Amino acid sequence: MEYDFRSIEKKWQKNWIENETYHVREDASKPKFYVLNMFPYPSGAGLHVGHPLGYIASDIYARYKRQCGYNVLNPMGYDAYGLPAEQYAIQTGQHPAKTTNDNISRYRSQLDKIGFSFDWDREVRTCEPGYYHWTQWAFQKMFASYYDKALEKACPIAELIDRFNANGTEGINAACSSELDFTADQWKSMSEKEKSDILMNYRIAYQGETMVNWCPQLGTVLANDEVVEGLSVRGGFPVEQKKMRQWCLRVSAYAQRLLDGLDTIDWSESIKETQRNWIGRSEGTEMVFKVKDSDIEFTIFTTRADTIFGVTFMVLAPESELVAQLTTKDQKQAVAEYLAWTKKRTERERISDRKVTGVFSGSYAINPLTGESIPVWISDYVLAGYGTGAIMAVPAHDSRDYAFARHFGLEIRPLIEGADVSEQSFDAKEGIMTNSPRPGQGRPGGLELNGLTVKEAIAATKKYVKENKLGKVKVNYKLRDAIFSRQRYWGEPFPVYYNNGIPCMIPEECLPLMLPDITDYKPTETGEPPLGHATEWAFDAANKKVVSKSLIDGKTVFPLELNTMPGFAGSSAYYLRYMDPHNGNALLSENAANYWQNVDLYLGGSEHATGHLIYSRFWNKFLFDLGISKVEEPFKKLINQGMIQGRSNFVYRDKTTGKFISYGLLKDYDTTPIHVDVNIVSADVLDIEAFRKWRPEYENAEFVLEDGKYVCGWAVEKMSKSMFNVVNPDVIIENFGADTLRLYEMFLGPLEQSKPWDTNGIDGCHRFLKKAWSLFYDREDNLLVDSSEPSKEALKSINKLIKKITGDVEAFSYNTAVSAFMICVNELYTLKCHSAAVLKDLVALLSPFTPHVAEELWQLLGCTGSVCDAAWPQYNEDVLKEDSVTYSISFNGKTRFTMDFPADMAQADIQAAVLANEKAQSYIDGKPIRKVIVVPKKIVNVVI
RNA sequence: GCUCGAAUGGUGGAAUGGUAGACACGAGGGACUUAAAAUCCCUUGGCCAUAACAGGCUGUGCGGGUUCGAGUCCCGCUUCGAGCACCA
Repeated sequence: MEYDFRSIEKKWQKNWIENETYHVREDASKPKFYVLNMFPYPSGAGLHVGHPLGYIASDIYARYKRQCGYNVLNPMGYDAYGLPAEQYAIQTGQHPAKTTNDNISRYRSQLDKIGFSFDWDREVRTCEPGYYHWTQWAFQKMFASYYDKALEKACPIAELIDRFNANGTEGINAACSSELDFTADQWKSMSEKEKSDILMNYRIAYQGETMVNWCPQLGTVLANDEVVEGLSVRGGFPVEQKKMRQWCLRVSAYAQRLLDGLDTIDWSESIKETQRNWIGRSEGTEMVFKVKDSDIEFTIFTTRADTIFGVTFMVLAPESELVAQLTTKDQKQAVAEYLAWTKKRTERERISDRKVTGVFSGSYAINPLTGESIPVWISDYVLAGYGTGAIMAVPAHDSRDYAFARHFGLEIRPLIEGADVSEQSFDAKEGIMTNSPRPGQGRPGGLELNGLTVKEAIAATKKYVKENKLGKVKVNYKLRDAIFSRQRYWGEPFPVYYNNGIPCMIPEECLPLMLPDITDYKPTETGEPPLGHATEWAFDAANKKVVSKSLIDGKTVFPLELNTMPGFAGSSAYYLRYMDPHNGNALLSENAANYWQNVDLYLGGSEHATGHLIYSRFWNKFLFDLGISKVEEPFKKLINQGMIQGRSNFVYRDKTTGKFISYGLLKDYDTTPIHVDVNIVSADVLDIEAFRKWRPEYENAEFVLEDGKYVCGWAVEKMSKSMFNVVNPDVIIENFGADTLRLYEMFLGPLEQSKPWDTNGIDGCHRFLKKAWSLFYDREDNLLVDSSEPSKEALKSINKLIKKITGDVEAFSYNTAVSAFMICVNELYTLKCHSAAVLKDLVALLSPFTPHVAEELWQLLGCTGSVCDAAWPQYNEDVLKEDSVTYSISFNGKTRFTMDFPADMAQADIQAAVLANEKAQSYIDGKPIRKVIVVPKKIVNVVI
């Protein structure tokens, strides 16, 4: 009987649905294991062969764990809110819900063909009210919380209000936007609006007037991770800095915990490093500088307190509030011109064109240690958003300060022995300090840095600054709060209404606040987000329901928020919802949370390192503080599967004749390469007829061939429609079957490595399955399986395989596992082994990789139940033991001859036997022996 | 500029410091077949050598080092990829 993958796969996929094979329930009698993939955004283009890579890898592991006796949770869902659906709606007027649903159906049918062990009963979609109910709920909880820095956790904002009522801000140590100072009486006398504003300063979800990344083309603000080099990640449009009132999440409050948590999880070093970079912790000193002839003082942040004696100027960020205060009359004109100029520059220009620019403010600051007057400059190389927006410049030991000093002719004063600063600054934090001015020359004694190393000098200066109250030790983070509102339609609505400008949460029992239908998805004429078009978009607080905007009276009926939440809102806690997806009363039950805990294995692309993977960790830590999530880190182990790149093919058109020139003849012609659809190219040879039919303009194409063929060029590029290199898994499955696809995707190379897709190699994997099949049936349809005792060789082969596959699956080395299968099946084939005992183990091992054919073969072997519940085979160490081992006898690094010894022979005996050997003696030639090295099971090395 | 990671045949890729190139693709040769497909067998890093069997030399980006022994460890480069980048 032929290996008929089409009917086998169809049969078992149906069987799995009917028997609910992959449904999973909490089961206290079994240990749990939670496998998760980053859920996909269902794009209109459908799946290409790159998408399932991670799903296959995790499915193999999930099935393996199940066979090892674990209760495995392996869910799947859709990240369904997003910009493409909305842009499509703007163009066509189609409701995003419709296109999203269509795309999901297409994804689902494609996924179903691959044979995953997903529990589809637990599917979630971020755009469904039953799901975003809990996204909105979490937002409300964040609104109702503040971060207590002393307790290092989120606490109810009501507790903060109680403390304000009792003692004002005294003793408050909370994460906030700006440090406030008021008494209990002051607090009590404030208006509702004032109180609301004050509390916004502390809430974890807060509304703030902040600099945001505004993208005019997209008509929305973007989070920092959605902007790269001043351009939007989606669309590549310019992004400018703009001050806007926006919802934000106080992610920065969790900076230290996000950093510390990295040491407790099993993620790749590179992702952890990326996150450490993004969090950007730096320990330094804040120092207060007085302004000469003035009462004004200002604070700077530095990590190089030791260089305080090398400060020759100060620099303010142009946006700093100090600029106006410190600009003198004489400099007013120049400063105003400079500010106007910097304001015009976009972030992108600033980054790409690093001209040294700046202007003198006219004021001088006083060095707190030496009393020296230092000019204060203004320059856009200092960022308003980091530290205090003001720096002390030490041109000798900071390259940016150096460039500035050189440009404006300011003094450069080296402080480290042997540092040559004639060409460039000496930035390294090493060396011995020198050049400290002597006490008495305008400065008090107490701080002596000469002779200390840089590290010692930093510590000494910090101590001195602290003791003399010149400033304080401070930790700064680059991590910014996440901007949480988007001016879009297709996202979660905020469960917020406005009572006289005060944002209020709609009552919890009114959740979810459903996204209203609209017909126009563009912003309104007055610049409001698309939700401004909604008519039923007001909240009746008395009757607790959503009503028409026309009823707004400002007393009981209020306008609702028009912004929606960003993409990461719905994707930040979806792994928790999978644990209990149908729960209408809570995000998840205590029971489910306690059983499933967190994700044991998470697979996804590394492109989410500074987005989803930070937000999710933040979100989970917040829910952990609330007691909802039971573990502080959401994803115990993370594997980043590599991208599957496309392998594009090209044809080459002669620039003058318009003929298409075969690849090997290119050097004789002047040609333009043109992408050609890879589906009409086979092994780089073009199907000329198909090419002529491909596009009308090629109907009469003429070719210059080599050996009668047209050979195409190729290149590895991103897999995308525009490159005509997209390979659809449906086509592969139709031709070779899902099991072959699964095997081949794993065989392509190491999981974490990016690699190009090349359909040509798939034959090998398909042949392997046919060969495995032929162990069960011959060509005349006779079932070959017998109950004979397996031969010693066959036993050894299968035991070797069990050991190898177990190790490889644990290590996610699937490509070598597939190779091992091929070797074993070849051996069994050569040995003509049809013993049911051996084949049973083979099928059980194959099951995670090729579940359909494994089920079929399992049945042929007369086994009952699904193979996915077959116990994972254990290998027998005794079978693997060799009787004798062949050693290479080697002198002076060269192998001379071989000898066989019993496997359990002691090393010393082997040495003695080798030395007693005549042949060996002849090599040594009676010379004294320096060393005899026995490498276990391999080599005896004799050194003379 | 800083921080990681990588470099092995025509291709994808294997190798706990121990016979480099497993496995697969591609290529070449052969068997079966009227023929093709399918299947099976052999060869396949390079160079030299032989009637043939043997055999020899060389070889993991480059240059050094440690070691009886290095693709693997150490030092110094080159190239490519990823992340961060006026973060004081």
